[in-house]
Amino acid sequence: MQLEKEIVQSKFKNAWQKAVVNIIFTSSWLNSQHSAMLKEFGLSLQQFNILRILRGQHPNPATVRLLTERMLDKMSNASRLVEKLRQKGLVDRDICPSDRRQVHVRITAKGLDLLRRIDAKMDIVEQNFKSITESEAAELNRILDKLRG
Amino acid sequence: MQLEKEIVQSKFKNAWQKAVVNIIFTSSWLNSQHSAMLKEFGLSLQQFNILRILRGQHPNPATVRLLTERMLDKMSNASRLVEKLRQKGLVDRDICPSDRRQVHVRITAKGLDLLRRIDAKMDIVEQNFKSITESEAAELNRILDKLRG
DNA sequence: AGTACATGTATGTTAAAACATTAATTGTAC
DNA sequence: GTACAATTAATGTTTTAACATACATGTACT
Repeated sequence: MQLEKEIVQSKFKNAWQKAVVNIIFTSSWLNSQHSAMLKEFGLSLQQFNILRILRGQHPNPATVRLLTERMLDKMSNASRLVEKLRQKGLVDRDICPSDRRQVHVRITAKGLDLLRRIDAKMDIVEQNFKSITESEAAELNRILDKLRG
Repeated sequence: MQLEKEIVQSKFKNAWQKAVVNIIFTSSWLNSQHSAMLKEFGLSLQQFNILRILRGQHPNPATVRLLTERMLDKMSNASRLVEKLRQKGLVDRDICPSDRRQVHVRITAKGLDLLRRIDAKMDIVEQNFKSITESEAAELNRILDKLRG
């Protein structure tokens, strides 16, 4: 997949501009691979992210606020996503007794089990990314971190 | 903006996994900066992309098919986006006489003028990305291209 | 206690994306 | 020339995002 051929304009003004388009394009490429895999399990990427955050907290609960903060895409839809997951039996929701504004969300055994099955497939998808070496991946991380300042 | 603090899980399994999340996160960060800037001009990111493609073709027209192929996000909404732009007077639409299935889309003088004004602001936004050097940008491009194979 | 203000979550509305289907036109085989 | 496949756009439907607002609860202060 050659960037210049696929995209927008035939020439970039400079390396920075190309990098911007390259990052966006690559992100879209990664997203579509992950989304396609998750679709087999009936999850959207964002639902999957929430489940992973909850697994990270397990056995402690997370509040909706915590979920919102940790989502990649800033958004106000965590409530609705949690409700979707609850309908599938993948999370539990309880009003926090000590602060009745908060809602405690926990991943269920069924949710944990689903994540385990997804992990296996995820490893396969991530093999695709090993066309770069570990030190290239590390360099990529360093540059991206620096880019964001 | 430190990735580990902001995102998902406190630890990554390896450099590749971190790179995947890093790319998606950075892309979202870039998108939001561009979108915010374009909002001042009443354009979405995708509408802007279409205008840029049309400017690249100008004074020749592009078909809807060409636009769809060149969009970063694969999608079937090019027709609707073109209609939105047409309502704003930024593009013209004509049925191609030699093949009446095709639609020829051209950027108008008003569209070109808008793009020129956006270019100036875009340069300012892109100053933000110069926290990495030109050779780092080039290295980033090399690694991303290699990643996608 | 009472008021003002902040916080956490849910909901309503609008806009956009994803996906499938339809409709019109053209090309091809016979 | 007719039947049928292929191409190109547009449209319908469902899902998801973005943004604003409402509502309940909690906190601070008098």
